[in-house]
Amino acid sequence: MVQNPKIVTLHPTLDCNHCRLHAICVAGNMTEEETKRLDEAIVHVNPLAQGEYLFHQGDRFESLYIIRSGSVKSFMTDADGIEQIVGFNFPGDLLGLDAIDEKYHTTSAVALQHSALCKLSWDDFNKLSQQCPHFHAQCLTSFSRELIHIHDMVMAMGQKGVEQKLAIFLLAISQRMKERGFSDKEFILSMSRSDIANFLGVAAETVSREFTQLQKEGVIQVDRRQVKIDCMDSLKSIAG
Amino acid sequence: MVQNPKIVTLHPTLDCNHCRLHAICVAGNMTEEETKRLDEAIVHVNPLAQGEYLFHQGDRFESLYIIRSGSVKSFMTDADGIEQIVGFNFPGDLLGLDAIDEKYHTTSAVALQHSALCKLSWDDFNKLSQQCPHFHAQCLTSFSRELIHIHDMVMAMGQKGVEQKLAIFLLAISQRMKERGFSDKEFILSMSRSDIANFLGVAAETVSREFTQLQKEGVIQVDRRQVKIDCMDSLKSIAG
DNA sequence: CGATTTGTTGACCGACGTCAACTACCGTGG
DNA sequence: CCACGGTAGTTGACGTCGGTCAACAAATCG
Repeated sequence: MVQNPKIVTLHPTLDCNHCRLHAICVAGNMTEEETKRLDEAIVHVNPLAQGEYLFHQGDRFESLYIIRSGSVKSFMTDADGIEQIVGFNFPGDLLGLDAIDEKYHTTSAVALQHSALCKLSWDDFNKLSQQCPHFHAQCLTSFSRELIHIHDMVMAMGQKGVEQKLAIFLLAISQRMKERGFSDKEFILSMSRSDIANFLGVAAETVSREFTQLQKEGVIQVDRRQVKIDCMDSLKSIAG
Repeated sequence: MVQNPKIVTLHPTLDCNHCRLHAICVAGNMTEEETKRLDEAIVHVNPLAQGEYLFHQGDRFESLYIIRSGSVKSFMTDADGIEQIVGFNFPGDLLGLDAIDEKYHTTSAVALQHSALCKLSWDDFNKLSQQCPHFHAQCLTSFSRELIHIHDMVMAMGQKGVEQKLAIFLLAISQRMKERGFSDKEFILSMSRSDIANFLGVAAETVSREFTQLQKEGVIQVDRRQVKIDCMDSLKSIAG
C-alpha cells in the first residue's frame, strides 16, 4: 500500500531531537531538557499495517498518540452504525484528544497505510505539560489547530457545493503535504474515494464525477489516487 | 430580548466559589487556593447587549472568555463573506480557544441576548494552568468537550436528513439546558430560525417546515422560539 | 399606527443521491 | 505466467430531497 515511498513515507528516527517532524510536532519548540523528558515518556509502538486500528470508539482512554509516518483516518459511528470520518491525520498530528473529557475514545482511528506511531500516556502527558511550559504551549496550539481544521470542514460541509468541497479538500491535503516538506502540487491520496465522500458528506459517485470534472476543466490531473494540481489558482478560486 | 428570565438568565455572582456554574465551568473541581487565584485573574467585563460582539474574526488574541449568563453564537466568515455558525455557547462555556494557534481569532462571537462574561487574559490563563493542576485539567476537558460537540455536528451535517438534523439540534440544546439546571423539556431558543438553518447547513424555510412537521407528528410544540418537547423518546428515535 | 424583521407556507426546479452496469486494477493461487 | 475473483473507481439514467423564489402572516419596534 505504500504507493510511493518518496512522497509518503517519513523515515522514523529514534529521538525527538533528530526527528524530522520537529517543526510540526508537539515536540517542536522545546528546550533540550524538555525534549529529553519527552523522549523518556514517548513509547514507539509497533507500526500499524493498513486497516489496523490505533484505538476503537469506546476504548478506555489511556494514551495520546503522535503519528510518526503514514496516515490515519478518525471516524465516529452512531447508534445506527453510520460512520462519519471527522479527520485525516498525518505525521506530527496528535491523536486521541477527543477522549480527554469522557475518559473513553469517542472516535476510532485506523491506519490508511503502514504507519509508525509514538505513544504518550495520559499520566506522562499531564506531568509533562505541568513541568514543561513549552510542551504545554505546543499542546494547546495543537488542540487549537484541530479546532480550526474542523471549523473549516464545517464551513465546507454547510455552505459549499460539491465542486467547492472537493477543491477545499484537495487544497487542505496539498497544504499539509507542503508543511511536511513534500510537493504541494503532486501527491498520492492515502484514502479511498468513499472515504473522501464520507468525509465531505456526499456520495462516492459524486466525488468521482467531480474529480473528472476538475480534470476536464484542466485544473488537476487524476489517476486513481495520484493527484497532480496543474493550476493552483483555479483550484483556489473554485474553493472560494 | 430576555424572553423568559426564569429559564434563560443566571444571576451573576461575584466570585467563582459562589458562582452557580461551578459544576460546569472551567472553574469547577478546583481547590480553594486555586479558585482564589482564578478569581484574582478573572475580569468581569461589561455585559453585552444582544447583537454586540465579544470579538471579531481577525482580532488579535488577548483573552479567553467564559460565559456567565446569556448565550453567544460563534461563526466564521470565508473570503466570499459567507458565514457558517460553528457553535452556540451557553453559561460555563469557554470561548476563544480557536485563537490559540494563530494568535488571532479565527471566528467571531456575538451575543444572542444580553450576556455577562468573565475575561481571562492569555497570560493569566497560562500562569494558572502551570500553577493549578486542576485548572489545567479542567481546561483540557473543556477543550475536549468542544471537539466532541463539533464532531457530533459534523456527523449530523454529513450523514443525516433535515428532520434528523433538527432533532439532534433540539436534543443538544435540551441537554445543555439540563446540565445548567433548567428544564430539558421546555425552553426558549435564543437563536433565530436562520441561525439554526445556517448552523445545520440547510435553508431557513426548510427549518421552518421541519419544525411544523415535528409538531404535526406530536413530538414537540413550537411557538416561534418557545419549544416544548412532548415526547423525548420519539425525538431521540428520530435523531437516530 | 405603519415599518421592519422574523417566521410560515406553497410551487417549482435543480443538484445530488441511488441504482445499476461496466471497467481497471490487485492479490492469490494454479 | 496467466486465470480468476474481489475491490475500487467511473459513468449513465432516473428520482427525490431540499433549495429558491414569492406571497403572506405575525410579531416587534420606532
